[in-house]
Amino acid sequence: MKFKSLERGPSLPQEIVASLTSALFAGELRPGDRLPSEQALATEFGVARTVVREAISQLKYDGIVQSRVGVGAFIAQPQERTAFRISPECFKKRKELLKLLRLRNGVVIEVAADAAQARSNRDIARMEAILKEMRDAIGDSDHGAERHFEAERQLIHAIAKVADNEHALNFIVMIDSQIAEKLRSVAVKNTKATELAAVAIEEQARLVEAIKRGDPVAAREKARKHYDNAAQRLADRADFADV
Amino acid sequence: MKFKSLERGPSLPQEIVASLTSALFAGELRPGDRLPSEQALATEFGVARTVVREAISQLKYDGIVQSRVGVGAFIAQPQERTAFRISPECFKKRKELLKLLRLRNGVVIEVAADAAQARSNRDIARMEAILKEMRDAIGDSDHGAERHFEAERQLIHAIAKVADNEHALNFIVMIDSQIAEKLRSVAVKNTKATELAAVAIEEQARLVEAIKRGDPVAAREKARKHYDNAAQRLADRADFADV
DNA sequence: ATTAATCGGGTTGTCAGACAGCCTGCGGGC
DNA sequence: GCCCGCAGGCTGTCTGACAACCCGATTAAT
Repeated sequence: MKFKSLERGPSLPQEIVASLTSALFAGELRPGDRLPSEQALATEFGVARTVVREAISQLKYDGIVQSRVGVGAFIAQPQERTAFRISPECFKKRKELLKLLRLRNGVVIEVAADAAQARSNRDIARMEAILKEMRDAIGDSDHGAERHFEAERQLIHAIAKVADNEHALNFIVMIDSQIAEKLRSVAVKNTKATELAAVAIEEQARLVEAIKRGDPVAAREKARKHYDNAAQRLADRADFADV
Repeated sequence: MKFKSLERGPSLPQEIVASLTSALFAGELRPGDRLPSEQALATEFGVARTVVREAISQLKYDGIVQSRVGVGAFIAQPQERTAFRISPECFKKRKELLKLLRLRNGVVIEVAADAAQARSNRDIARMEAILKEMRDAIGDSDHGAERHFEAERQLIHAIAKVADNEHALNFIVMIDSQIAEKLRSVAVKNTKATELAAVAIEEQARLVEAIKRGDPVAAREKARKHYDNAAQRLADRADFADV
């Protein structure tokens, strides 16, 4: 077997992980296959065995490989993975990003419904404060768009907190922060168009209102309306092109 | 700082990861804090530095800690995590499991809507075959419940495949296989009640029908109806108690 | 006295070698 | 033909070492 040689980048183990996972993705390594021994990999990559071990330990951590003492390391079945992780390249492609957005939206929508049943007065106050921040941001010609963008993220997080589902919150925070990393510039340009920002705020205000009323069905509907629209608005932008 | 001592369990590095993450969860380690040096951790845990390094490399892999050469390793901010992972303990608690189920359902519901727009004749055939397997399973008094359970999982996976969102598929497969691990026995008992199984099959048949019609709104509605009901049926079981 | 250069200790990242415990596969004895 | 034992290879762990790096303190220069 042959792996992409590595070029002293950020971290040796990380390079090896990348090399192995890409070999896996390319189908060169298939579930059930045995990896070369650590020694063999070490010499092939030109590194010490400790480095290879560190790389393999990460793959084990994700359930991508399983190792047996005295035998070797094996590629696990796909359904045995124990972590959900998105490779940084996914965020570079427009199509992938929109898919991730849909994934996130699905969770956010359900969480909004839960929030409508678990809300307290303090929760509502918090969300209304975020809405106010959005409205204030419109007037701020300098950093208004950035403030709006941040406020939108905070609203999502606030809703997830209200829903009292820490797994959903963790998931949303993780996926959202990574999306935000790549999307900030485009999204900021988007909200710079004041009429779009006003529409978005109005949508979110209705969502908060539904949560306030304790109406999960309406919360779900309003959440879907806003977050799907937001994704659509992003998708429609010509400058949000494939990279 | 004091960490839980470890007792030669499954894997030394894994124990250390568990010890560190539990310290993090308990609030003893907070974002921005510096970890003890690898040497210090090694002596404290009574292991070699390589073992500690392997543990820390896993935490780095998840974005939970970041290390700087010549300085040390630091707990990262929560929003810097790059992996979504559920600790095995979560699946032991009834409440946690239901939350995870809601998380999964949110994704499945959105994915069903996408599937309704992307379906092909072959996809429909596949899903109808799975439905047939469910109906056949009712007659099988020996392994019928197990067959039904597996078929339900396959239907979810099939829908995710149709929707052409590999991230959602990965997510669902991961969370579902872990839920299934803990839930199989209860779910199997559930579907043993034939009238419940018949209801569930009917619900899923309507979902498939909506996908076949290419009606995303209906698909969403039917999906929510079935999967929320399924979660409710599980929650209602008295023997699905806290462990 | 203030600033600049230097030095030393501590830390991570990597390397090399070693050994225990385990497993597989082969060959020899029955 | 079947079973036992052994050798070799593998993973898991340990030990010691060194380079590169960072920080703080001490020292030197202005």
